[in-house]
Amino acid sequence: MKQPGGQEVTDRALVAPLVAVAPPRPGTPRTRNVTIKDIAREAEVSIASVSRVLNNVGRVSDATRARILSIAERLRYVPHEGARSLISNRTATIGMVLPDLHGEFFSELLRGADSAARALQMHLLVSTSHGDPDEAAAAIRSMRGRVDGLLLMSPHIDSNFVARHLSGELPVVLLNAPPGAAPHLVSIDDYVGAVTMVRHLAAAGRTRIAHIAGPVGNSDAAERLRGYRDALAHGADPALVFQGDFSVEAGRAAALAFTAVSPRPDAIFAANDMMAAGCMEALSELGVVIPDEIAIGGFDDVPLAHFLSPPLTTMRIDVARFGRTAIDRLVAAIAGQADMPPVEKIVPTLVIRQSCGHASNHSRTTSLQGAEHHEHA
Amino acid sequence: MKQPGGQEVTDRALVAPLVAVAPPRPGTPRTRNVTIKDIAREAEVSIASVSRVLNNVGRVSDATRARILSIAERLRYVPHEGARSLISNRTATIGMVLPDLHGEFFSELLRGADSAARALQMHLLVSTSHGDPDEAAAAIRSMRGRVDGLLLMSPHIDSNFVARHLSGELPVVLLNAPPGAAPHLVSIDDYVGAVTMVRHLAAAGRTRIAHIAGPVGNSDAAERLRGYRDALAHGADPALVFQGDFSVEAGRAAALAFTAVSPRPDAIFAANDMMAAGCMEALSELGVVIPDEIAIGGFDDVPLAHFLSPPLTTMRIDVARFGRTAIDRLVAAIAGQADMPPVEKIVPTLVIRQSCGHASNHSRTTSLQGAEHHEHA
DNA sequence: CTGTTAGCGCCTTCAG
DNA sequence: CTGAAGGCGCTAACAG
Repeated sequence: MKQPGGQEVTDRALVAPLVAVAPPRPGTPRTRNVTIKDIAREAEVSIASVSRVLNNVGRVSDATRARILSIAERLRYVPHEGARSLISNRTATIGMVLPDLHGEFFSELLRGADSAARALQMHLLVSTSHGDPDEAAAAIRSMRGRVDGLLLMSPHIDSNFVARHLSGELPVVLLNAPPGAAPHLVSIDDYVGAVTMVRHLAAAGRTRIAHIAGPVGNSDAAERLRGYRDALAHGADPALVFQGDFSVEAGRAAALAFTAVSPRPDAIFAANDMMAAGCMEALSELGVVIPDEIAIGGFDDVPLAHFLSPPLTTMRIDVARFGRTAIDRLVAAIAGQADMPPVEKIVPTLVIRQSCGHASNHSRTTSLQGAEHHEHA
Repeated sequence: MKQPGGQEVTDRALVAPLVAVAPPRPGTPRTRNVTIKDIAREAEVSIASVSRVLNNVGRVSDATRARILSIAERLRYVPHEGARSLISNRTATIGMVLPDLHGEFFSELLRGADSAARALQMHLLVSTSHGDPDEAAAAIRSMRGRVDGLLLMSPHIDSNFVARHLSGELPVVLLNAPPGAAPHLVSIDDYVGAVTMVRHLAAAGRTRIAHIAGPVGNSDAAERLRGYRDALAHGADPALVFQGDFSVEAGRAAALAFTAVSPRPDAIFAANDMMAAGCMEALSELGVVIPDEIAIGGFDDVPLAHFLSPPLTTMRIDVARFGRTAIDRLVAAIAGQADMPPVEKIVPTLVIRQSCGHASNHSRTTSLQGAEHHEHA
């Protein structure tokens, strides 16, 4: 399936990257849609009256109003949003640029965003950057003029990036970006989540708590690491921090590394569940009993966590709420609302399962905020 | 965060549901954007020349072309897509209406669609119908005029729905819809997948193969059930089909039901992995040994499948390819290409793990098409 | 090679 | 209460 103009697109993108102009696409134009003109003719009124009725502005007699509405319905009239946005300068669309779409996290994020957008009668234009700043910039550029605001999540976003590519023209909400990167931020409270988990492990009597860190440069990973360090009463032992990358394999590698240090850690806090899963799998193969010898804590509460053996204690993130909150805030920003704190945080919740070997099933000191969540296997 | 005009939206939606008119949203209009007029004035040429340069059509002297490009860049010109679509009758946008966004499946589908769309310089407008035909209709309506074509997946789509809400104006590709519902269909080959799995179980020596079916009315579930029935040499025993709903709980319930029938089944083919997971969990609690006493087969190959104990043998769907194929086909349809078979099928692949207890690790009779996939635990 | 002109569909004064 | 007319930003003839 060859695309018309495909080659040309690429060329122009290389030649004039700052001017985001889509190529002319030959293609067959669709059958003409019904316009207010058609309705006006049918109803024997002027297009002005039709416009007034359809927008519920100005005074129109009930008789003509009813006639116009019924004709619009019969003709299945749909306003041309392009023409409308030409005059109103708004598109009723929100752009979402994500680093990727792989995995449960993004689908939940989209789900929350979609529900909020739908409630506001807004549309969602979705795109991915694959973690590449240039791609993110390209996506942002290609969305300018077709969205009223932008929801942006990208690992490489800082105030410099914002200044270069988002020169204040468009309201933007940044997701999980470093503080100060933009006037509107919504973030997962990774720091509090990590502290909560470490305190939970400590409360279970663990004293040598190790950490499998996420990838360098990832701000979530950095915050979780910071929380881990701060929560440790006696400071962190460098030998107990393994540099991972959020992958199952990294978790396996960490298991090997930690079982080699002496004295062994008696607990491992993995920066995400996938690493926790890999770690547990490898530990089991090594004959290490969980949680008796080593307790495991994860982060994210992916569906998998419940099914590991033993089921994984982890921090749950209400990702859908994350998405909803971001959209609500963005729409408020678009509306010009100014009285908002610069950053909104979504606090994770501790989900206690069996991988941490708590004797009691409740400990009131582990959670900083939010309720704990207990689950029956 | 109160939304301006929010209440009004609801009212109008109730009053005139068939006329999809977005409400006037007061809000602060953004700072006026730079137009080709601005560029024309600055470059001391006519707007026509600017348009020609920006669209790479017609002849323009290299000197003025360079001048115009540089000015456009300096002014950070972005074309107004609304105005453009007003005249060209195209939006460079594809609408995607999905039943939901929950779970790995949809995120992969979006990922594939996004990658194909991005390659074609098209945007993706995403919306959900929550499985409700009315919501799907509303989403379709609200997208008319802002998309060039529609990707539509909804459990309740048949030719009747298509006739009512998609009266041929807009190119549409239906995902996993019943045959004949529309001129363009892309589907998972659930039937072949189910047959493959059942034959695999039979090849492992199982003779009483049960099935946990998906929800009634779901076409994937129906096709998997049909494949199950057709693949059984001696016909299906009604006592060995449990009516599930794709949930973990349904799988648990099925386990209870099947352990009660006599003689017990020696294999269970679940219509999806989540039911297989629930089933295995419940069976383990009942002391049933998998796969020795009962073999389990799933469908979908969710990430979880690998981590169940024992790891689940299942049918893998290349969901991203599904999404890509759908986009490619839709774009071809938009371009007016006609020489296509009405339906394209994505064939699932058998992923052999430990839940089916194959003695040999390879059996060449189980797969109808496509390669088998073996995995080391 | 370049400029002028007429709309695309819609909203919004301004007159009746 | 209603209609006529101008223009939003852009493209596509058609003249020069």
